[in-house]
Amino acid sequence: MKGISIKDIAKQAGVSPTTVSFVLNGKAKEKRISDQVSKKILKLAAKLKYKPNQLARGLRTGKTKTIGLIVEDIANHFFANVAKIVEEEADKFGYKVLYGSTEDSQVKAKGLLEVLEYRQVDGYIITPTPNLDKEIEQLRHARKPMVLMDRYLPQIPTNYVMVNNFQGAFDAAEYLLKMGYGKIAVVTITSEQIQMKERLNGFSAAMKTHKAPFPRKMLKKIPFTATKEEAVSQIKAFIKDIPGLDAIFFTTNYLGIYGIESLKELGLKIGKDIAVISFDDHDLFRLHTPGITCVAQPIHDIARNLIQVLMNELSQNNHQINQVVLPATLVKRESCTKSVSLTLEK
Amino acid sequence: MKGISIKDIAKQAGVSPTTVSFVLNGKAKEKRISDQVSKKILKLAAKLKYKPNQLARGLRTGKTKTIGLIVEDIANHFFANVAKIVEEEADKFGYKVLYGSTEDSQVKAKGLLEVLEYRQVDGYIITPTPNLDKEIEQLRHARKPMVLMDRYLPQIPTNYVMVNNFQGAFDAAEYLLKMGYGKIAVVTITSEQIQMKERLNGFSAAMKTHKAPFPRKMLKKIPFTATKEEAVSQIKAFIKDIPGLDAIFFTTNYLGIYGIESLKELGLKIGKDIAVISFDDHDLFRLHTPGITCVAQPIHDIARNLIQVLMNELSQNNHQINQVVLPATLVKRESCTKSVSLTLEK
DNA sequence: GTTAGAGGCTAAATCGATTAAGCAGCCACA
DNA sequence: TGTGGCTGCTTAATCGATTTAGCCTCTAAC
Repeated sequence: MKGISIKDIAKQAGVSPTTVSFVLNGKAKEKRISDQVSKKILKLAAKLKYKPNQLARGLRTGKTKTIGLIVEDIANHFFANVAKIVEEEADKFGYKVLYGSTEDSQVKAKGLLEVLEYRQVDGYIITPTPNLDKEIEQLRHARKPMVLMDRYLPQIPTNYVMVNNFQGAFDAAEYLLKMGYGKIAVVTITSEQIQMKERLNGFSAAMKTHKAPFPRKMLKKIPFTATKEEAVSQIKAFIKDIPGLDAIFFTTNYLGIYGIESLKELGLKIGKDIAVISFDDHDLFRLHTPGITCVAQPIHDIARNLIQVLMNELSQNNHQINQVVLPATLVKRESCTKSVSLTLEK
Repeated sequence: MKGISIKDIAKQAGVSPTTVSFVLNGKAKEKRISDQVSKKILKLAAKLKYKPNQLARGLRTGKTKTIGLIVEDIANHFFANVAKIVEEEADKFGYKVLYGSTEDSQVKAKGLLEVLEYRQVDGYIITPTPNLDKEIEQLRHARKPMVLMDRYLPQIPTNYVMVNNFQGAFDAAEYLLKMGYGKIAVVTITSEQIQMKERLNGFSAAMKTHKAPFPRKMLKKIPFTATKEEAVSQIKAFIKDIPGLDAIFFTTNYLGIYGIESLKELGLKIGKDIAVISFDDHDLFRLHTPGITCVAQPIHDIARNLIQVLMNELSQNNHQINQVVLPATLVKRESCTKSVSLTLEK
């Protein structure tokens, strides 16, 4: 019932476990094991379907071939898709993935990091929560292979892979302006998350570049902790409060979804009464009528880069910092088509 | 740099590693270790922040406190949500989760099972693919703790946790009939997946019960391997081919999504020109205008039961089989409101 | 005074792999 | 004859915990 061990092979081949280990680790040449013995061992291993015990190996080598993936919410479209590719890519290098969701809570993140350490994962992919600086700094100090995703901690020089939030938001704003919208509001979350700040900065910068006004009152921050109902009611109040509002930029996908719900409840027609653009793509945005224009993140590229950077760290002692910023793509749909409808109305 | 081991504690406490192990495993009383020594060890362990090395422990005990989760697609709304709760629930028992997606491919599933075995997971949660009977049977034979989800293999008596597919589909069909629809089509996938068959059976049974016709030509099977574009084009062709069609039941969420896209492209108004109902809920269905009526799976309950059944298996030798079938809920939205709109039209 | 039993702890084997160190045997060359 | 070097393997330590078997010491009982 128990698995085949290296000893079983050794016994059957009439050699020592050491020899078996050498051969199976491809060190036959290096360790001067004869071809004869080599072949015999390989054959036996295949015949017995030998699977090395990862625990024993890990105990000895200190490597578990496991990486920890900490996301904000594995049930969220963006993170779930990243997780999927991460798993596939990691598998190519022989790594398995342990995952966990933080819900953006520092306490949960700390708990996850602790458990992952305890399980001796070889490397970490982390979506940091607020106030996680100390823990990240500790990992960095311990020289643990690690790469941050979705956001980074400005005070700590680490590897990270992210979308270009500034550029994505800049493009979104510029696009709205080009499409003829003048009174544009932004709905974001009250959070110190750096990526949200950068999206806001990108937006502001575009407005400034094009000499469009962007007064304080056009910005609404929804608490991260707000329930769906609270968020929708706040968004509705905010929209009603701005006469002549003709476009809204939502800085993340779930805000966009809440926004759609809010506008629906207010009886405003997206694309006609008001333009909508959101960060992150979503099935919902694609299939909504009208389709919702959005700033899409290159999910595949993000996941692939995450693994690449991590594998790079894992395979060498070269502690060069890799900071990858990938371009966002503006996906144009019908939610921002004032000029088109104007044309049609003529 | 290395972690604190049991030896370090032993040395500092002036006792043997054995004693430390006994105390830390709560066997102080049983092994007659004095309170004095016990306390000293516990204090030291806390002070040094001792974390037992799971590899060493696992090697000795044969338990890794890890479970393997095999889903069809971790990026899919249903599986991602189940995965999230599974992770949370497992954590409560001190277990971590390794995951992988099969894409419903037997080859990938076999690969995943192999890797999980290799990593000595203690138990499995498996969404079986077609033709996985042999592998599942092997696991069963090896008395590995295991529970299937989403679907089961009729030939093999195993634990499973599923939604009541028959009842869910039955309710959907009955509801459509009650709402006054007569010409109802079904779009499903060409797959031997038992849950899809049961959904179809439930639907047929309801039609039969209510003496409604359900001829063969009202059923469309889309190949599981079809790309989105292929699926949409097939669904469009199917719909165009049936004059007087007034409602469609999609047997799974992504077919529902493709269906919405197809109808959109055909210029048919959901809820007005045609009713739509889908298995599985989704943000998209909730926020679509009009909202899409669906048969929702009790995701929380499913995940909780999965862990409960698995923990049950893990904690005892009692090999009683647990087969949990949970009720589906019909979530009524505006996509099936013919009678209402008829009322309004009067 | 000897023995039984309990109390309090430890030595050493073990899980299954990796790996540093080393040991024969053989040949070559001085 | 002796030394060095190569070939082809093995011995034994090691990773960090668990666990079996057992060693003292002391008390109590006969």
